Amino acid sequence: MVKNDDFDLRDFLPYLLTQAAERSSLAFQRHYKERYGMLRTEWRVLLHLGRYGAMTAKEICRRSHIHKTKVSRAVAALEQKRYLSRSVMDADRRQELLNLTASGDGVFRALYEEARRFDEALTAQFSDEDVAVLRRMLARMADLDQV
Amino acid sequence: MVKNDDFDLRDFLPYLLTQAAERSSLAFQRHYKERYGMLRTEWRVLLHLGRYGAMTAKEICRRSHIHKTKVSRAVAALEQKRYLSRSVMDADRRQELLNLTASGDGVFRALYEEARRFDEALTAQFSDEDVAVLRRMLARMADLDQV
DNA sequence: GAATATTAGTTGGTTTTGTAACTAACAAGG
DNA sequence: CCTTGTTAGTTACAAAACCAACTAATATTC
Repeated sequence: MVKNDDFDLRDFLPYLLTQAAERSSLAFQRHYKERYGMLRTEWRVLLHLGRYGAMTAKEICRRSHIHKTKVSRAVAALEQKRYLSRSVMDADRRQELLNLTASGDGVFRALYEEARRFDEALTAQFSDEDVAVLRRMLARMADLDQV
Repeated sequence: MVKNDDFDLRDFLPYLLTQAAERSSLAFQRHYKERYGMLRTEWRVLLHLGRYGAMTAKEICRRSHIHKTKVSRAVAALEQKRYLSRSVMDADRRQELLNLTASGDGVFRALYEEARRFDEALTAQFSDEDVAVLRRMLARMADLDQV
């Protein structure tokens, strides 16, 4: 049993991040899992399409850091649920432009609103300044700046 | 495509947390995966035993929020690597006290040191105050206070 | 003190993920 | 054009996670 004064493994960032991420993601899962039959990756793909508009699978990978096989499967699942449609691009027929259907967009809008409320509830216990610091640091660590 | 002024899904906390957690955990993985042939759950179990001393699987579950089946399998794997040993407890023979072996403790100490350095590198880009805020908030969200 | 409920930990079957190999379309150089 | 290389996306197989049912020990209740 190690006892180092200035570093406690309970403060180890990957550990703290994992626990906080798992906890919050599991809590939010109830909004999309049963009601819409979606898995986490599907929700994340829907989120990108809903928020940032039609794009290719490749572009979703680049923005979300989700591996292309997971995106491929999520897209297939969302297509089967009729939440999105694909159209092969003329300029490059390897690429498919992914578009939410009206139904998919409706789901996105509902979840978007719930996400907003969820986030609000999660941050309510902290000061606005601290929340701003948190988001900025997480974004930096997640390397989202490049999007 | 929704355009709400005061809430961007890129700032959605479960999303940011997941990305930051995945990124940092994957980066740290290289320290234990190949060199010691451990999976993430095994490293996390080793971490708890090394840092907080002998305890039961149940106690590891409670502290880490890892499901008991994952802990059970990680314990079996660590035992096979001779990193820990079990001893049935007299008071309640359902429970087993898990103890790191000398070898397991050696691995823990090495990884502990690397974790310290990894954390240092990860936080180097931020101010001490901001890092303190980050850790405090993550701990709160991870609900680690109860440990 | 026998029946019932609860708890620690394990196991089995299914789902999900990860990895690598694959197909089909494009690009560039000769 | 026709090899060689690259890229978008899919698929197959293996590894890992999830969930529910299980075993064995202990607690409770009548």
